[in-house]
Amino acid sequence: MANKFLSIGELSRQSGLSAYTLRYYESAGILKPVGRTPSGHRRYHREDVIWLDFVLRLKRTGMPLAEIKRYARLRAQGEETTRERFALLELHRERLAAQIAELQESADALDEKLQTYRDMLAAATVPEDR
Amino acid sequence: MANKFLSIGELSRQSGLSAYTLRYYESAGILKPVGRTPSGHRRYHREDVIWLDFVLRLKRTGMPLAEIKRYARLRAQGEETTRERFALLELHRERLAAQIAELQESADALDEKLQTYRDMLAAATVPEDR
DNA sequence: TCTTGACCTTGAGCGCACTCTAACTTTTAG
DNA sequence: CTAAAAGTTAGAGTGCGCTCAAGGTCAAGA
Repeated sequence: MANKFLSIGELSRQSGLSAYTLRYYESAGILKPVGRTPSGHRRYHREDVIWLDFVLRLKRTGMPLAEIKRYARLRAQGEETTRERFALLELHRERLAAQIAELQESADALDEKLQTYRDMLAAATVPEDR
Repeated sequence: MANKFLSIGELSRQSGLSAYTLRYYESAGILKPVGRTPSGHRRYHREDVIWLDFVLRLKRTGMPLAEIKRYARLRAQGEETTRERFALLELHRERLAAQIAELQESADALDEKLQTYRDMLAAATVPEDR
């Protein structure tokens, strides 16, 4: 138990991504070339899983794969890119704030519209008085 | 001034959508067949603009065109679909709330990560003590 | 040993939401 | 009157992010 490695099928189940997608991410440079068994089967290590979780977090916030890939490339280059990665994430954080604000505004507008629907329905379901 | 109609170019400028996209929305059933001049040029009326604004609001909140189209179809069918449209919007409102909550959670996680970057950079830029 | 299922690679295909091309007509400014 | 800008259509092309098909290899249980 608490296996050291995960096969692609296991990681697929754990992450919710298809095995296709995991291979695609690797080929796209988002996951670095992962360890292999002697026969060529992928073995994902704890660090790979942690990195994937972070990637999925960025994805959930709408960062395009191309930009995630850029971050991954910087990360692979090591410490001297720390400042650049920081700047990239900071920019994304700002976009995220803007996105949240816009969604909130739309949610408010939607609430108003829903209220007019409620009023309409209330009027329609009581066509006679009492 | 305060023209009664808009040409496709004018609406394009006003809405930020390309004329291509406006025609595409019409062909996709999102904008109902719009008025034409005798020679076939489109003329958008005030109601068309108002509806487009609402469509764009739904779009900004991540509603796929197929679902917007469903709403448009119901709307075209008239009053007896009011309840269904209301339900559709209410469901979307809930998804929107979930989306906002998830983004907020990711924003918080990102803030933590940014803080560790700040700590790292602070440590790295003062390698000697003073 | 056989079979079943998980895995491998390469490359094609797909769904969404546009975006553009080509060939043509209409409108507008000078 | 004419040139250029803006409009029309049908249909092809694009970019993103997967998703799958084909044709194999490998591992584990009956």
